[in-house]
Amino acid sequence: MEDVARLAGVSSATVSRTLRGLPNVSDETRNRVLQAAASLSYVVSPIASRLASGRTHTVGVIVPYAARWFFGQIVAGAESVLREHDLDLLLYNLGDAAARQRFFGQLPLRRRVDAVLVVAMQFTEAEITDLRSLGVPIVAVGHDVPGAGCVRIDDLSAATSAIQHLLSLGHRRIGMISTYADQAMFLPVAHARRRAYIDTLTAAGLPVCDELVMSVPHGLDGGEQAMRRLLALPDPPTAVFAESDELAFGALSALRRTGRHVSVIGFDDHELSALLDLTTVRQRVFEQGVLAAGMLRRAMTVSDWTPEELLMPTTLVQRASTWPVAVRTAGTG
Amino acid sequence: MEDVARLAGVSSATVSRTLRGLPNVSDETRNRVLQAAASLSYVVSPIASRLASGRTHTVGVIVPYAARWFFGQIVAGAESVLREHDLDLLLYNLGDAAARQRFFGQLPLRRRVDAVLVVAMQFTEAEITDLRSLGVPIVAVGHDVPGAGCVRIDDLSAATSAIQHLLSLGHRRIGMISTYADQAMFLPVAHARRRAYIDTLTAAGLPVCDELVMSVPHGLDGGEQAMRRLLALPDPPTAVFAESDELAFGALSALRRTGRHVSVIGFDDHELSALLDLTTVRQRVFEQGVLAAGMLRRAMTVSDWTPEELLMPTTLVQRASTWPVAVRTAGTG
DNA sequence: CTCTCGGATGTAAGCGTTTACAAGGCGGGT
DNA sequence: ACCCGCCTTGTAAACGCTTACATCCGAGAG
Repeated sequence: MEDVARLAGVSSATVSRTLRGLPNVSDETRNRVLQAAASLSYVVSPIASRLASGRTHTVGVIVPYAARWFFGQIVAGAESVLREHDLDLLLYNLGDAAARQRFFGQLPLRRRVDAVLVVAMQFTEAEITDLRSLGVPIVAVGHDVPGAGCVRIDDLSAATSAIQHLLSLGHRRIGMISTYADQAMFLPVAHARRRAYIDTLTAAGLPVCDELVMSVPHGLDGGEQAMRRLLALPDPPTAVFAESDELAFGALSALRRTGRHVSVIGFDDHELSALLDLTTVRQRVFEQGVLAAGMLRRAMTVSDWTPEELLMPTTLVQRASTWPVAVRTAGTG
Repeated sequence: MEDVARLAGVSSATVSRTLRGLPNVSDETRNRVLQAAASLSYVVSPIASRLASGRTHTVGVIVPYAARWFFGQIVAGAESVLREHDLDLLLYNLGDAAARQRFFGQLPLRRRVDAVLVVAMQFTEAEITDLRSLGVPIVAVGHDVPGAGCVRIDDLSAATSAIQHLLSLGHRRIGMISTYADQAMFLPVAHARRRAYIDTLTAAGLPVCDELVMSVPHGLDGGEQAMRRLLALPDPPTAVFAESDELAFGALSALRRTGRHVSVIGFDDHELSALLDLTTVRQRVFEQGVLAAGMLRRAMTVSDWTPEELLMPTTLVQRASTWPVAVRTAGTG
């Protein structure tokens, strides 16, 4: 930077001001500096700049399962807008209890980020306190975190619409495939969707049978397993609501391999759902990442930012994996 | 840090040495410092540390399409080992030409990373020169970059084994679904796999018909489109080799919707391939990310590191999407 | 013509570490 | 006893920026 200043015949302070686009530099000086910088192919050292300014220019992103489709989409969405504004994205994958414990034990985000994005993770009170102690704005995607901004869908009503779709097709014995409620890893969305299942059935005057609710690990295998167990029941369901499309895929696979017919509705509208003709509840995942990053940016720039809440719409996408109860049950029952 | 030093009754230099685990600190002093640090819940500022040491503790990761399964796996694999060693991962998604141009225009990695990981991207000479000018070690995943380390499979022989599988089933009219060879975005693997297709057919004494090679954009839609066009040929192929499983999924979808029967073999063993009963060539993608990160670490620590090359094995996974030529062609032909 | 005020620029003190170098203490070899 | 060398610790100078503050200059107001 000294070199640039010398070449342009100004002080390093002016170079700094110019390069950051501050307004109080005369046009003539600005041009001289920019030329000098270009001819030396100089770029500011982000590290030094961060140390001096106290801004890290970095946002921490905390996800439970980085490799899953949903989280990949969110991260990609957030990355696209953060990158555009020259903000770094620091990814923390807290998949297992060990990683989580380490994370909250040493809180590696301290002095490292200007904001935090948490994606669909349920935290304990203590963990939230820890996060708050970072002293930076927090935005959550997928669920609410007290005191944080939030971009999400209305899980309750979206899941309700899924169940109602099945009800409207005449189904009365409806199963659910849900993720295993591991205390440490418990995803808030799982809770909301199960809640919707129970409440909607109850509201429709139907009994909620425990044996129809399968709790399995997330993923294709989990879905397959769950559906097999449902099929093995003395009185199997005629329709099943899966907490996510990936679980539904597994369920479809079980159906195909066993030759049985059960309506299946998923949740998310995974990129492969159209391929498998899965009826599902669509949410725009990538876009939620984009919006969350935008909110983070606002939180970092506006001095008196207060948590915002953004509710994204969902739509029921009807495909061939659900049908009126009479059609096939007659054939298979 | 001053505070810790004062509390422990030592100088800040000693605190620094202790906290970084340098050997030349007496046990007694070490304990005193650690206690002081803990009681003040002090953590070093990574930024200041980076400025002073000149090490960024960061690796840049460059991918063409962050949201795709393959790249997600690589990144997740790399992240897991980098995180373990407290290295930050800076992701650059160079999906479109604009992003790419901007990237090489300003080279935002300058003074920012200690190493670079590039994933399955074809660079021009000029771009490679630019990357080299960063002065840090480079490791490539998925293909070779001159002067860089490399973790990959043998694309040529893996793809050859796919074609040979089809040949061994008696297929003689074999199509290929390949990604569109956009100059700016050209993936090196696409080239190798097409090469294998051509060479293997030729070696088997079969003609290579241009109309049997479909070039489409990557993804489900591309695969579907390609298969539809192949089916529309006067003399359609009895088997098709898809450059990736995602393309194969699209192809399967086209077959299902049209009710036609063509053997399909994919490449990668995507997590959903088992579900769709897709025969494919399996490579361990996540693991390649892990190994590449390991290599990067070595490159950053060892002073006289020279590029290593790691070749990963692949296996043909036979499922229900390929069958002997006689079986179904008789029925549909 | 002087006073004031605002905009452009320079000066220099940080920002919080690391690290080269110096200094001090202590044991062992002679 | 003395010197040498090793090990531990302290001192202070970077690292490469940002920014509060001071300075200077010119224009418009009175």
